[in-house]
Amino acid sequence: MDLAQSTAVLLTPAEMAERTGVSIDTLRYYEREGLLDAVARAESGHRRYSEDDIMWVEVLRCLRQTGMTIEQLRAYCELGAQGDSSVPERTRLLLAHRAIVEQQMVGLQHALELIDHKLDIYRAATSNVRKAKHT
Amino acid sequence: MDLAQSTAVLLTPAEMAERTGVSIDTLRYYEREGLLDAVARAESGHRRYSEDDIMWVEVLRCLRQTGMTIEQLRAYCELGAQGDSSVPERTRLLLAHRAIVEQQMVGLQHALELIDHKLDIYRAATSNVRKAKHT
DNA sequence: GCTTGACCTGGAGTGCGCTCTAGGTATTTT
DNA sequence: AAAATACCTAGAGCGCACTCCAGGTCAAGC
Repeated sequence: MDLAQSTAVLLTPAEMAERTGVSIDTLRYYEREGLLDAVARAESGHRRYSEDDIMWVEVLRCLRQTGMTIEQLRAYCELGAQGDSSVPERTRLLLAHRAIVEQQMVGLQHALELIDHKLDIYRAATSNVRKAKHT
Repeated sequence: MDLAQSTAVLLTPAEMAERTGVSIDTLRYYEREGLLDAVARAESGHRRYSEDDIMWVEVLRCLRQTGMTIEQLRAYCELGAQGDSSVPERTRLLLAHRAIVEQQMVGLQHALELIDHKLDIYRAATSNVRKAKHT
């Protein structure tokens, strides 16, 4: 089992970017900003991303895409670095963000309704044109 | 009835901002960028927004909030200015954007799932702590 | 041994969507 | 009549999240 661990997959920056959909530059940027623990290096000094890194970057990507700022993400990471004692606080943060995401869903619902309403109007306009053509 | 029209509500910039949730500066910016037809003016030269302006700004706001860029919005407005002949094209645009919004909803769903998954992990961690305390 | 290609660093640059500033005018309040 | 308030214009500035650049290292292939 430990043997299996020692052969764990490690991704090069290019592979990591491909895998997570986050660009190499952005990965480095996240690391610099403290959103990502110092990534392991090959002897060459090149980064080697672990399975854990992959999973964490997926979390980052998800939170970013739902509007969490780099600043907030950093705060969240710092809490993580403090260990389990910060779990309640991290829970609060995540719950707060969860509420925001739900609001976003409501917003999208409204947007869809408005778009569909507009589309209906266009359909009506088109059928008027059709009618006009036949008169 | 025409009488009723002549007494139609016209909003000052401040009222318009309040009503639509779009700042005065942004309203002017949209007008400059051609997203909003030249707004009516009082004798003083101050803007007076009509009911139609309100409705249109609500559309703009909705499309912006769902990620349509100013550039795309401008294209959409230009089509609108060309009259009914552009309805098919506007329909295409809106349908394309509708698909994007639906993708966003899927993305938000995934985000919610991931957040909930994390929250579950935190709950587990908390109960472990609780357990540990009692040993 | 030389080129190629992937990667390294620190720091500068970019694009977007606003947002603010300066200097001015018109109406209302004191 | 002075001051306050709301607005005007043109144009500059800003914050965010990247993204790119210059100059360099390293390992592998020809």
